[in-house]
Amino acid sequence: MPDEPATLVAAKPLYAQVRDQLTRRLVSGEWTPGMLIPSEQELARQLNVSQGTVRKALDAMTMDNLLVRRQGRGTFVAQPEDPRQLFQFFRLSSEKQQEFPESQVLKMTRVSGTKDVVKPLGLSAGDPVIRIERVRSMGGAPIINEVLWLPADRFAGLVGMEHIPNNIYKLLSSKWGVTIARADEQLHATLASAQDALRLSCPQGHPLIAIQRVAYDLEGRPVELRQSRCLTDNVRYSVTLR
Amino acid sequence: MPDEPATLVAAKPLYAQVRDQLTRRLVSGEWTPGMLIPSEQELARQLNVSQGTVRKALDAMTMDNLLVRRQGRGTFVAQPEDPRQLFQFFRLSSEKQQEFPESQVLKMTRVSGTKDVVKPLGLSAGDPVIRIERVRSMGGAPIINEVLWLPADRFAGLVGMEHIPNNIYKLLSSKWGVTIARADEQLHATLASAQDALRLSCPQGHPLIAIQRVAYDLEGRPVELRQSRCLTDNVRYSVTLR
DNA sequence: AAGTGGTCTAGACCACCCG
DNA sequence: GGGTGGTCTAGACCACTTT
Repeated sequence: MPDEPATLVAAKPLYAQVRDQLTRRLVSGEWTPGMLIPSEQELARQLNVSQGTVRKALDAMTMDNLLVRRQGRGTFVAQPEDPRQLFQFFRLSSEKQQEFPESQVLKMTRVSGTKDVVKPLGLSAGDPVIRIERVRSMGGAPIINEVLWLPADRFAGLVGMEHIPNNIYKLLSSKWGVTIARADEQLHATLASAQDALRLSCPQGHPLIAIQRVAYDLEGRPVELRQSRCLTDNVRYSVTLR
Repeated sequence: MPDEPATLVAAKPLYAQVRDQLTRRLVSGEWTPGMLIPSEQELARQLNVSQGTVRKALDAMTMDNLLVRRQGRGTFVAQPEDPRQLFQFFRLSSEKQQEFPESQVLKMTRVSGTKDVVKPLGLSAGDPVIRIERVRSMGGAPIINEVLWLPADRFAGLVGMEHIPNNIYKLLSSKWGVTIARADEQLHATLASAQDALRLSCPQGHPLIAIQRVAYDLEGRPVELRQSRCLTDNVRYSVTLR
């Protein structure tokens, strides 16, 4: 790896090049969730850099929740179903416990993307998108009424799947090798519509939190647009600011 | 610094000891916001460790937003009024711009802490707390109706101050040397009460986001309990999940 | 015992900022 | 030119896990 800087200008630091190189192994599917990756020494040999440089790259990827390091065992690719990962993007929890919700898909269609949808996904007007409507429940009670959009071209075969699991991101990872690395959320308060009331078993006009999310993959490309409407009577949206 | 492990057991890594040592300089007020701190070499000499170990400690503190490093210049203590810091704990923004709100204090009293208040603050029932009610505005329009509690013993002289600035955390830093390092927030949807309606110039029953925050200092001790009720008609609560 | 990541050190060179 | 942080290397030892 240590040859001349690729462009003469820009020239990222070596450890950043190593990080990007290794991230590419994740994107390409060469490294899959749960897998033990080569040791620092081995990677240093492969890439012809020092162990310290590999370490710095691996540490950065560990901080991004892409890898998990275990002293004495080795470095592993993070798994979406790992409890540490599971609630990275699901922020609703009750006082007592952290529980991942069950989902019931109501509709799944392939549609032509409208401007509202296409823009945050970085697509062009009219590009095909997959639209999914679902209700999510915790402890048997419905709490989220949501619709989400995915670029259809990236997820061939999704429309028409008989069973959509509760954790969509795990599905995207296992079936298309797409890892969600980051999500931007914007919240505001709103009132339950007639549809909300029906699906969430609450009165029309009941206060809800509306969440708009855009989720990004490892390369920073938008992967999903999601609009959720959440009953927060028995549950809180929790975040830690640092 | 590198003598025997302090307790024979536990024995934190050296860089963590250095980090804690340097953090103590912040807590004690030896280092104040904006100040240039000694160079890595100098700190390494002072603490009798290698420069690499100091660097690791400084990097960790930089990641925690306690320090700011500038190549060629040196390492500085972070300032609460720095734009990078300002919006760390203020998550409401409009589409166009990030703007820090103006505040108008309505009431400030010293009271005996009730159980609800005392528990999150780690105090005992009846301990004295400072209770502040205020309304915060963006672009001239009121958007937040909030009440906050601080342990009275830590902030002697606060009650009775004629002017409370918009940024309370900056005040805590400059006057009492207390740095807010982390805040946990829990959100839910609610409806505007008669008081909310009055203070926020909105109809009673209007949807609001209610936020409960507990803020912690550098040593992880709770410093503030805050309950905000926010009009989100023209503004969004924004977070990035990683 | 062997292999892994975690810590610590020492030294080199680079990029940046300032007087 | 001298000082600072940023990068990169090489080697040592420790702590942990598995064989």
